[in-house]
Amino acid sequence: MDWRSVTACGVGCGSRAFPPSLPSRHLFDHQATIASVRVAMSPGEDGLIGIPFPEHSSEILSRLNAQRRAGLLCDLTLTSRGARYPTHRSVMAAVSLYFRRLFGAEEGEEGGEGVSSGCSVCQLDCVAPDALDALLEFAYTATLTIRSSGMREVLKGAQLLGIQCVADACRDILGESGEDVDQEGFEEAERASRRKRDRRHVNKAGSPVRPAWKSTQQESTPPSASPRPEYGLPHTPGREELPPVAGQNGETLGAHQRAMVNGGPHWTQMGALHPPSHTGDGLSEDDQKSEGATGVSTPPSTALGGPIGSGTAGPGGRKRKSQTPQQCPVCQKIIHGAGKLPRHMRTHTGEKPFQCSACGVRFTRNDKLKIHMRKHTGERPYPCPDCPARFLHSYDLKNHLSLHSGARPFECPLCHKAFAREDHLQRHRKGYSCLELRTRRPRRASGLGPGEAGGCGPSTATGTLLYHQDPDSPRLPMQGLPLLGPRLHYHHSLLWMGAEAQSTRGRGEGEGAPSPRPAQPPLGPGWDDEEEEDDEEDEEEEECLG
DNA sequence: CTGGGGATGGGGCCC
DNA sequence: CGGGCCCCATCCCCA
Repeated sequence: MDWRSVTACGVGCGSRAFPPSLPSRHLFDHQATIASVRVAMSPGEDGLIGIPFPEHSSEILSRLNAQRRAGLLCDLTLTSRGARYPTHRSVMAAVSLYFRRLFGAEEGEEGGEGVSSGCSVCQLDCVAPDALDALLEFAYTATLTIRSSGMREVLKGAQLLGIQCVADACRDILGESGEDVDQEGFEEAERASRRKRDRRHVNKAGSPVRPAWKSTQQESTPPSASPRPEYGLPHTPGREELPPVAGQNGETLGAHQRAMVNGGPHWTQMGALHPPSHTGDGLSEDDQKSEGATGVSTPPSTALGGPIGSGTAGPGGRKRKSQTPQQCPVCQKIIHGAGKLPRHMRTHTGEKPFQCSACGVRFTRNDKLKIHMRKHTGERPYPCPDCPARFLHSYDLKNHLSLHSGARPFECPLCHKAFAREDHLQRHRKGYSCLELRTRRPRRASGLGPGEAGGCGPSTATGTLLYHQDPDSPRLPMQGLPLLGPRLHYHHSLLWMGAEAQSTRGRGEGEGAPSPRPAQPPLGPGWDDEEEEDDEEDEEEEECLG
């Protein structure tokens, strides 16, 4: 376990539906996690350990809701036309941009003004009581439960309070574009950056016609009792709503603009500051750009997490690709293949439903558990035909076979060191070793122009060097060497040291299997080769792409 | 720094 | 359409 899992859990904790019986499930998961940590930890290890608690945010929200219903710890009362709704200020600030600004909870704001300290009653007569109740339920349950007849009131309330995802969901249901009903014009800019994301939340694995949440919106069951689709995770405040949008859009609002009085927000004022987007589809230009940047062209009607694209592979096409791509509502990544989105979502939620019966280690995927079980059964289904080595994974065998063949098809374009594995080449290029090696080769000053000398210096460590090879010499060793002046001799020596290290490293190593590395790798030019052809390469031209 | 094993996540194919 | 199975790319860890 590493911090990646912790981060993923932190992102995704809010996505889980409220477990009806929190303790048992949670205890089970927790203990299993502890067990897996014990397995993963080596004795004496003092590293950071991340233990995911996928149910945590759901628990928190559930208990907050219980407190709200019991009137416990409520520090804010919302009123609408005589109806009173005790609630928690922090929750409302988390879910509503209006309250965030009202309480000065936006990032970068120095505390709240006025109401943040003393006001405990906020009169919202402009929001219908039923709508306000529904929005409160949403805030505490991440589920919006409303009647179709009340949809418009909820939409209005969501707009007024700056609960964007709810407003978008209502608009989708009503089949309206944002401009049609967004009379208040509140936070249009914010919506532009978030509409696509939030609407995708409410549409699970992809039905643009019938969003996942639609089944609940016509039922009158309490939100807490209505099952929420796992991936719809539409509006978990702790997940997408909580991060304030300050710093993105709407941050130009001054203190006086968010100094709402108890009589209700006057968002028309805000609308004047944030004129609605004029883009035809309701997406801001930035939004459109971002979509274009991701290569996803999603018209609004299909940008709901439903199928991305037509499913046809396009003209050049790979073969049949009927499995419609879907976009992850959390990371916006396009997931190809039917049924793959749930699998992907578990990377965010940290959910690992597949547990090893032998050691308790949990996995996000069944096929990974299956492979893991081979460790317990001793099964190594991928034997090397040339040696007794056997492997758990087919790709391990593939890597291993490259040892037998000596093939090193992955060559560094900078130093031309060849690797048997692509990831080793990548690692090599990411590190500094490549630059060092690159500077180790001496090069005559006569073969380089002034621009080459300057352009390929250490400052271009991450650059790519292109070389023109002699057509008669297909494997000319090519080095991109900056002019190093008096350091040439030093680096020349280093080169030979490196060559010796290359020729001696790895001998006698091996993980049980012989390591028949050839003295001269057939593909990658050995260092000796480079020395022999050193004169030839002086004729090469090189250019640095930076 | 490199080689190697293992883990993780995504995509393709198929049922 | 969901899921199983497999392959692949990439990353991490360790020697």
